[in-house]
Amino acid sequence: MSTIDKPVRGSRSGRPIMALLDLLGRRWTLRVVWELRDEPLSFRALQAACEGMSPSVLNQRLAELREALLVEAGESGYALTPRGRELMALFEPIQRWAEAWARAQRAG
Amino acid sequence: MSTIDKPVRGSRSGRPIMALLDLLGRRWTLRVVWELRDEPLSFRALQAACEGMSPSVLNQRLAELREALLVEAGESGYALTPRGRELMALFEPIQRWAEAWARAQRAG
DNA sequence: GCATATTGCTTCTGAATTCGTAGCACAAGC
DNA sequence: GCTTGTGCTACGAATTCAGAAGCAATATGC
Repeated sequence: MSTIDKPVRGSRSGRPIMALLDLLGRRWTLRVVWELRDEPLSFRALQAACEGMSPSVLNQRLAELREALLVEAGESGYALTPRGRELMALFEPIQRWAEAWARAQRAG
Repeated sequence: MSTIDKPVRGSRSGRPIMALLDLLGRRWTLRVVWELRDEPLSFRALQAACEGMSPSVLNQRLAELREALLVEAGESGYALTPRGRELMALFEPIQRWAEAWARAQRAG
């Protein structure tokens, strides 16, 4: 049976952001996309980059991300699609924000 | 026992973005923050906005988000902190991106 | 040919997380 | 008193994830 047999949660609200938040709001999904931001990675390299994420979940996430047209499988492994790269570019400000956020957290 | 008894996954990598991705990469977390973007919401209003999300998980997420200094509880319910509002502001481009993404998905 | 290694991926079992319902304690209104 | 609404908790069931093992396919060396 397919791992993708139901529509993305919230997709029927008609608000694309809901579908996106739901897709990215699954364990490891954001991390997987993040690790692919610079270069394509093989299945096992991706698994190692995610510090031992189990292959079953990785395979499931890759299937979801390919269906979402954010990741594609090519000769050199898995890579972001142009659309996926667009999305990651939008995360750069968030990365910078996270630095300041971490400092505030340590300050308590 | 506390619902928050272990450090955020990936936090020991020293890269704040990992801790953030891990925090937001839990079911409903991004959605909860999103629903609070405009106005404070009461516990039950928030639960309704998330289409019947179970109160146990909502309570857990609120605890995590409060610990992360992104959400605070006040007179008028739960609201984003200034820091949380900063983060949501960074999501506006992502929302616009999601519109185009949804169109591409429907096109197959 | 044959062994070895590496790859993508599957399968399995037990643990962790999440769900959904019910319900508690409290406050306000009547 | 009784009802209504609130934030929140308890608990069993369902889902998801983790971790280890292993399989088929391909490549490499001898």
